[in-house]
Amino acid sequence: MRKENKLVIHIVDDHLLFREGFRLILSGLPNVIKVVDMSSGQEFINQLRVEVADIVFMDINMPAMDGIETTKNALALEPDLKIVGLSMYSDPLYYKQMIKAGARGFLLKNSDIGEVERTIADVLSGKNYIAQELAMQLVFDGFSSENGETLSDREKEVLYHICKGLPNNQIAKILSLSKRTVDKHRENLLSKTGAGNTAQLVMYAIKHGIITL
Amino acid sequence: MRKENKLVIHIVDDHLLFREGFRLILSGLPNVIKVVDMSSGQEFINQLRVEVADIVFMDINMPAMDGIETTKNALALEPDLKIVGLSMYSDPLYYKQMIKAGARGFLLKNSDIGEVERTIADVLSGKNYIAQELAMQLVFDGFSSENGETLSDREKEVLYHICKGLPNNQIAKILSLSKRTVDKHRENLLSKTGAGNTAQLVMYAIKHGIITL
DNA sequence: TGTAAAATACGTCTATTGACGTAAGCTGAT
DNA sequence: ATCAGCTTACGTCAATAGACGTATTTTACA
Repeated sequence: MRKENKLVIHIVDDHLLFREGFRLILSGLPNVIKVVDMSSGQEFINQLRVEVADIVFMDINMPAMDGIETTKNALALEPDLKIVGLSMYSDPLYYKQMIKAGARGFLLKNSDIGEVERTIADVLSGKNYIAQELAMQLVFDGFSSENGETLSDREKEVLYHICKGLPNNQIAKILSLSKRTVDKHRENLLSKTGAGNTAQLVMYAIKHGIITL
Repeated sequence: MRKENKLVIHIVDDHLLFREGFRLILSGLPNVIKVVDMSSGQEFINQLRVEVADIVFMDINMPAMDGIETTKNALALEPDLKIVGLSMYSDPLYYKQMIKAGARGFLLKNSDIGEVERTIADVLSGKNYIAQELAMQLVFDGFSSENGETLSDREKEVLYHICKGLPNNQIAKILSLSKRTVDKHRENLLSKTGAGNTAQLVMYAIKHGIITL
């Protein structure tokens, strides 16, 4: 691990105002001796030949090469590079793709400085970090189940057992029903959820929090 | 919302040493005027008739009525009760069930005091909170895919399409394979993953991060 | 109390899945 | 160079799922 009093940080973001402001903030942190900001993924990739930062903050929404692509390309060159994604929005799709690409952390642009410091500390010590707000959202969402409300209790019960992998006749035994009744419930589940088969039904159940992983 | 300088906290845990120690810690926090500790879910449910706490810390592993059951029962009586789950272990099954039961937060027993304070503040102000360690684990796991490594690239590809809900013949077309080959891949997937059918296969894929919700 | 929705149950037919087995061509490692 | 594992492919058969129906009983609500 690098010496903590000589941190070099790179920022990759196409928004001038944010980039410059963030650079000033980071420069003010203890242990940080150098902050370089770049405006595109390509510029960052080129910079890798010159200098490898201890930690990189990368915007996810950028023209040409976005943060996800840039992260993949950068990690292909420097596998141990510690990249933290940045985004204005808390859409799960964003950070999930970023994490899949290999980012060690993810922050929202409205995070406070304390969280930035925490991220730096965690990521440098090998841990992963995502914004508190995002983490909470991820855990507590999915249990709201907006569309899931249209399913009756019995249907949810049947769906639960389907997800467990039980065939209809087994489900029928457990619920003390006719196998044909379970068939019908399953049929109704498919049409209500818009699923075409068991696989899509399971996906639906997970997305809507009807079952717990 | 209650006045913050008069917090009443309840602890429900069957482990005497933890319960007493935690009570002392909580008693030392500013704004806390009363901490009551109970050793069983039933005792807590009875206590509800006498006094409703501002926040309740409840162990999830207890004999007779466990934390999940107790939470459900308590919330049936007092829907606005703010319950925070506690566990020794970070198994996702634990806290997910607890959250599903209606808990507003979840902490590990090795959390530090700062995190406890933060939990109290967040939960009292209507937000949810789960232990940092758990939240990070939840987000970054699934992408590590320990067991998922045993699947070949081709198998993962087939599994991906299965999860999308495509039947084997469609998958065959997409991958330019014989339908019978896809059949075999599917068969091998079932035996490798230990799944008994499509539903369990989809569950496996999600758990191991082979597909992204 | 009347009506709508949900839960129950049965019939029939086809498509798909799942459980056996076999085997050839290819790749990577020892 | 041999061997293990992956990928490809085919055959057969039973079980399950899925798409059409219809219809009675119960429950929830207005």
